[in-house]
This record gives sequence, C-alpha cells and structure tokens, in this order.
Amino acid sequence: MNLFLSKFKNKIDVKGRVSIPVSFRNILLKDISQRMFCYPSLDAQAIDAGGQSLSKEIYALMDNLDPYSDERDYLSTALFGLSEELKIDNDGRVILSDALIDHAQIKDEVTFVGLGEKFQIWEPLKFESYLQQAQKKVKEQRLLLSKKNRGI
Amino acid sequence: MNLFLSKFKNKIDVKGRVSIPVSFRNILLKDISQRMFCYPSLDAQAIDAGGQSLSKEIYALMDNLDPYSDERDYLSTALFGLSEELKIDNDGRVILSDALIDHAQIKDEVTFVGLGEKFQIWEPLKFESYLQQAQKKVKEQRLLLSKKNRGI
DNA sequence: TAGAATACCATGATATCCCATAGGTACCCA
DNA sequence: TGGGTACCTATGGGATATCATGGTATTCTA
Repeated sequence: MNLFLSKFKNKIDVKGRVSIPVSFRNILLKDISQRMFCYPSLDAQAIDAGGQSLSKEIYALMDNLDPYSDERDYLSTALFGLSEELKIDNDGRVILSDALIDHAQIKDEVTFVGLGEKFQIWEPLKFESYLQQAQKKVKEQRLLLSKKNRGI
Repeated sequence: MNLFLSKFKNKIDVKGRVSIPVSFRNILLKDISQRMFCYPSLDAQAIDAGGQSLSKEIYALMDNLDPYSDERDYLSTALFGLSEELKIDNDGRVILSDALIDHAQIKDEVTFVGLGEKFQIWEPLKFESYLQQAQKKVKEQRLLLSKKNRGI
C-alpha cells in the first residue's frame, strides 16, 4: 500500500503552477488518470487531495444515500460541486483553481502534508500554527491518559 | 468513471447561447447524441441536466411505478413533460428554453454545478446561497459521516 | 420575405506543451 | 575518502493549443 507521508513546501509560479512532490506524484500517477482529485477541506483552511481512490470513496459515500433525499442533494452539492480533478502536466505540476486558493488563503507558496491515504495543501504559515495547536492537544491528551493509567 | 465535478460560471449571450464547460461537454459528447438532456429541478430553483444516462435513469425510475397511479402521472408530467433535449452546437453551446430560464430565474449568467452523475444549472447568486445552506447541513452531519467514513 | 435558428469564423485570455537550468543527491572510481 | 559525474527535482520561460465568447453569414421556416 502506498501512503502519502511527510511534508513539503513548494512555490507557486507566476502562471499559478505548483510542483507536486515526487513521492506524492508517483502515487497519483499510478492511477493513470493523470489527475489530482481535490476539494476544500470541510473543517480546515486547507485543500484535501488524493488520487482516484479518494474520489471513489466519496462516490461510494454518496451511493449509500437515498437518491431523492435532501440529504443527498446537499452532500453532492457540497462535495461534487466543490471538488475538482486537476490535470497533472508533464512536469508533475498542477494549477489550483481560484476557489481552492481562496478557501485555503494561499499566496505564492504551499505546504503539502501527507495524511496516509490522502494529503492536504496548506498555506505554510497556517499549517505551522495548526501543527502547533495539534501538538499541544496531543500532549494534553497524553497527560490525561497517563493520569488515567495511574488510576487517578 | 466520468463524473460531473466542480462548478463554472458562464455567460449567456444576446442570442441566448451558453457554453457548456468543457469537462461537462466531453462527458455529454461521449453519448454521441450531441444533446444535453434537462428538466426543471423538482425541488430547487435550478435546471437538472445530464447525458443519455440521466434520461435512461429517469425512464427506469418511471418504469418502477404503477402504470395507472397518480404518482406516475404526476412524475411523468413533472419530468418528461417538462424535460428537453437541447442540441449542442459546434462550439459546445446550448440555448436554454424560456421555460427553463423561467423556472431557474436565470438572467445573463449561469453557474454549472457538477453533482456526480448529473449536473445543475443555477442563477449564480441563488446557487451561492443554496451552497451555503448545503455546507451548513453537511457540517452538521459531518460527525456522523466521519465515524463511518474515515474523515471525509 | 422577415425573423429566427443554425453554421461558420474571429479573438483574447488562459491552459498546456516543450525545453532549459540550477541546485541538490546519489553514485562511482581512483 | 574525496572529488567528479550523471541524474533527478523544482522551477522558469517561450511557443502552441484550447476555451469562452462575440460576431457574421447562411439556412430554415412561417
């Protein structure tokens, strides 16, 4: 199984192109689709991205819902309507849409962050502060856990 | 699997022509029919549209209903009675009928929204407000979903 | 024959392709 | 071990193709 791991910071050039880190790119290109599936993250100021497996997952999620329910309409609008399949060019770059850039508040640099079966694209500073917060929470939880384990 | 994804805002010219976004157009043209099947959306102020697969789907839906039921009469009127097959011209444009334009309250611009196996055509501002509503609902249900689906 | 529908052509903006290069890394061999 | 070389990746830029859109010409039809 191929996982998206580690993080990389890349530039966006004047034409709006960003190189996808090789390790990520190689996983994406196994799909043969030459596409990067992505959508604005539901709860973070970031872009969620992945290969066909990710889009299939979302498609499967939709399939479970009643075809003529409001629930399905809302979900398909929010997911399909906002997601995109960006073409990966011969040099392994993509052009992020204005909508995605806007959502993630990206300027001229992005951080790619591996999350296992998918990855995220962040504005570098925003990611750093998010990371710090996350680490803080983890420590708090550990403390909590260790107290429990000691029977307090 | 070819899905209608993302959203696009296009203009309607003085002759009433609108360009179908390429990615959508390419899916439609695979049907060879050179037509876009569409009808006023049942519950939204929008136009539902797609290729032959969509019209077949609706046909199948109708087939499942009791031939002499009110339900069938109602649905066949609402869907087939009001549905149209618009011709796609050589430049990839269609002309929306007055009835469709009226239903969706469209003026001189429309937003195409991909919904997976079909797409919708909206008056841009109306879509934005619907989208906000959809996102709100999806977030409310997010917890429920993420438990089942690894955090999409 | 007038008006509408359709086919055909033109253009600016943008995406895509193709090639070039700098900086880094791995590899090789003395 | 050290230095050189070949390769790879991220990045830049010019040339070309594509797309949305506007306009003109031609056909259809009422």
